Amino acid sequence: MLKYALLGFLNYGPMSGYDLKQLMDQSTANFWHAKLSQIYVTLKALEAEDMITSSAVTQESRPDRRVYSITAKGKADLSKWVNTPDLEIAQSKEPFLLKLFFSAQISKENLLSQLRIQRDLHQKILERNKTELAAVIAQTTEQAPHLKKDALLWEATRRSGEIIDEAIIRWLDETIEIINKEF
Amino acid sequence: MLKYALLGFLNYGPMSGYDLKQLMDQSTANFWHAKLSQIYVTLKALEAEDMITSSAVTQESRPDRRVYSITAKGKADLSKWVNTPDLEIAQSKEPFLLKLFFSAQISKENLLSQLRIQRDLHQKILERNKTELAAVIAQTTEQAPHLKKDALLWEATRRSGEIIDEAIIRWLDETIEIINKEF
DNA sequence: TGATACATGTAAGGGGTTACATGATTTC
DNA sequence: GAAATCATGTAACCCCTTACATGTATCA
Repeated sequence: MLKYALLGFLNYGPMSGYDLKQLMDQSTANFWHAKLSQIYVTLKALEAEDMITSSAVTQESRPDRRVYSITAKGKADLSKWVNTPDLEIAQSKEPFLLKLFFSAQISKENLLSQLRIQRDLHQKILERNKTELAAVIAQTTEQAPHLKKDALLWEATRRSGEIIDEAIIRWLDETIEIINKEF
Repeated sequence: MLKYALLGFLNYGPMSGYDLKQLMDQSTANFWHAKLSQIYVTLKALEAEDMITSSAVTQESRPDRRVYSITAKGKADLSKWVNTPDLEIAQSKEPFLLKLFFSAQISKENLLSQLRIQRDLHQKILERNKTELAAVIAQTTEQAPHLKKDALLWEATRRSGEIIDEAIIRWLDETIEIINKEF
């Protein structure tokens, strides 16, 4: 899938692995991420498959860059992927829920502390979502009116994060109350 | 982490890899899952680490079973894990959101169709959560009153899934309306 | 008669993380 | 003077998925 994230971004224009990492961290971080090392490996693989091409760009006072462009074959593959519906929900793994599931033997204080830590963490992510991330999307919409449909979808994915984090915070508040009374 | 899932279940009593798989599918599937092949490999590794011990059990008219028991070392490791707070949110990957993010070029009909498919899938998971999963937990609470704290936490993890899936369905409904009007 | 449940395992390959290596420039 | 930014890559390792192998009993 990282493959399609890279093709998706390169479909907007040529850029380097380093650029791709930064874009991802700014836009899709809440639902898709990758390490630089893995991005470089995947770019090599995509080039070997003729999905992208690259050229070295010499810079003064900065390290050289390798800039990648999507090919017709890459565009076709990307298009096929976005057009094909996902017919199953991807099973996810939530380490905190797993830990909570097996936490019956820990102290009430530790349990409540761990729930409050989760609440704070989700609160911070939610705040960043509603400020920084919303601003990035709003800015693109203003500066590039031809990306109107794109911005609509980017905003939908941002909203998804907002709604889900709000739900998680409500659940944590509810759970803290229940543990307080009944554990 | 699968390591701790296995230790966590074995802490309730000795059982086989096959049993562990079935328990996981019934209880933690929404936030933790594993293939049988991986469970068998991990059990071997845990035994090599002296976290668990095993004995072969011969059966008539069924294949032999290998039943695992948690050791004192395993219990100590499990306890350390549940007592240590997670100080960061595990970054998750959501293939559907990634696809949606890059879907600006597909047709409105395809887009709406994909959103409705997601809605149906989440609706089904939510229904199973509120019926089957809730029943499994309620049953344990009745039959094993000494697992009261455990059942409280199991119910909390189930509630988490319920609240989040409800939020996702609301988000999908909202998004379907926006796409209908503005895409 | 064919599928499903029971039951355990190995092997190949894919994707990901962590650590390491290099090196100039800019910022605190 | 130290840390962060820019920039690319390799190697080791870990976890996971998919496929394969084996064999009985039960159910539709």
